[in-house]
Amino acid sequence: MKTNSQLLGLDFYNRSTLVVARELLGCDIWFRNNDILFSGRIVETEAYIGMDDPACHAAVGKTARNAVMFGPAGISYVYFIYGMYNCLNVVTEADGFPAAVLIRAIEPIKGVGEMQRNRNKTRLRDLGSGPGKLCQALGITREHSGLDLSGKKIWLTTGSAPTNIVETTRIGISVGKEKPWRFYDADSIHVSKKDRFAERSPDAS
DNA sequence: AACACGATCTACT
DNA sequence: GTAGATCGTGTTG
Repeated sequence: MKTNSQLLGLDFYNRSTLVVARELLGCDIWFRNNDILFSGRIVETEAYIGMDDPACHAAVGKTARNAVMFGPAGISYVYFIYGMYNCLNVVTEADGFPAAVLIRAIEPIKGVGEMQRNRNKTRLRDLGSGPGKLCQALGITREHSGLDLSGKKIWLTTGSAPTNIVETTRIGISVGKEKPWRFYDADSIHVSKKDRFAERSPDAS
């Protein structure tokens, strides 16, 4: 039983996005919605870094949609995609530098019954094994973008760091595919997509 | 005002 | 492995 988890604050998020993306693995995300308390262990992340990263939403410059990425770290950035899904990010780096970490997968911990209802799925591995899935499971939408991540609606805490972390390329994008900016817990069954080749050659890139 | 496409997921072959 | 769903967003006219 864990008794010493700590709230992640500005000092955690206000750093290199790659470091934050890696260190978020194993941390727990908490979300309170309509009196239901959800939590899950983060097992997969991706980094999106600055206007020079073609896959980053900030590559087109500052707009109404991506504005929170340009602000201070430790804020949620939720965007709507493919006409159906929401994806949750945490903003990183200094105020003025647009970057964020996409939370791509969680292992459900608390509020599992409600997640099953929201997803209309029963198997645990179908609840949080993808960025769209986990937002649907928890009920996260664009209305939850721009929130302080140390608030009482949504917050993150330290957890149990993975033993085996895989670093590989991001998925679901058409540009910036070469950057090894996806991280996941190799021992988790909740990762959206495993890269067996990267798991065999840890320092190949 | 109209268009093309996207940091996805599901169902089906 | 691939098509289809479905609509906000940025871009172009």
